[in-house]
Amino acid sequence: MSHSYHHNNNMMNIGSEELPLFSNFIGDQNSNITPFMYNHQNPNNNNTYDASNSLSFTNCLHGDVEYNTLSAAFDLHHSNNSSSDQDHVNYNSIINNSNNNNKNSSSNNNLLELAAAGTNSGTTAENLPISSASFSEEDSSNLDLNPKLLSGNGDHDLKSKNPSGKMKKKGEKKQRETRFAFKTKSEIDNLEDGYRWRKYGQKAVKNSPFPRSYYRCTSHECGVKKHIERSCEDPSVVITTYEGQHNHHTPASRAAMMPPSLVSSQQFSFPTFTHNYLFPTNTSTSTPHLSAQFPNSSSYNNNYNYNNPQMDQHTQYPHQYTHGFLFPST
DNA sequence: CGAATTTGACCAGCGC
DNA sequence: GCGCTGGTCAAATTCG
Repeated sequence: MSHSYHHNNNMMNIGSEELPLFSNFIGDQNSNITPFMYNHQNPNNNNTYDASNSLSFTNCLHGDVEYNTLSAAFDLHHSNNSSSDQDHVNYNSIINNSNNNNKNSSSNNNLLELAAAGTNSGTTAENLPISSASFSEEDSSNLDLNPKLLSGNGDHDLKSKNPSGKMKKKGEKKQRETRFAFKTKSEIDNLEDGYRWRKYGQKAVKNSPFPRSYYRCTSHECGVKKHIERSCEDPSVVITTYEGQHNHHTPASRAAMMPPSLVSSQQFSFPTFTHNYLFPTNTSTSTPHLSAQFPNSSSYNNNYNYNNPQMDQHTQYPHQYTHGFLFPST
């Protein structure tokens, strides 16, 4: 088993865990700044999605807030009508494809192939896009999208103790929740995502000079955890891994601002976090500064209809991005 | 002074 | 069984 920190076109190792890597960023990959601009539509057919630009985030504006949501690019069978639900990932297909791919790369509807297809310009560990995302599920056959299980009951993922104070008895294999990891170039380790977190541990990680910090959502009966570490390959890159699903809105009530298409679909819930990039004057040598702030209303041109996926792929929201990370709720 | 963080100890799981 | 590693606990410490 490899414990190294490496990634290739298809996989990203986070500690000892190898997660399928989904990355396809349209932008200058030689730049330190990777614009979060995604072509999520087949330019040859407005009604289908272009597999060659498979994954990534669908930008949408709702009110003052731009949401980037992992989008339908995962779903090659994406079809044709304008139902907003179809802008979103079929989570089951993600999981199944992800797992299948580890065993059989010949699938023509394969998530990792999609990811690879999206990086066919020769993405390597060196030029991997700065921001990327991955899912992990230990056993897709046991995948249960019951929101109660995904969101946790508050402590079911904590070590339960018997009357003697010892940990849970042996043989009860702990079920790990769905994980979602992404990388962000940031000077700040703990990126603002709208939720409140309490740090409960920090560990040195093998083959990395940087420790991993463990956080738990402070909301009552919310079992969501995340851990944060810096990439040993590029210390300016932060790797954040979420585990579980929030069973509540963000303290800032940002969920209330979700586009109705997301809310009504009930396919996913958040978290969402917002980055403010301050572009350096010389992008070839500077490291972009990433501050953790919520967007302000003046930062966006509120001219994008989130129900209309037809967005100019070259449109660049000025210096500010929001990532929405989507978890299944049904 | 309560909340949040730090940090050493402990435990589970896994490979050998 | 042993050693290694990731993950968590909880007392001590720091912070606001």
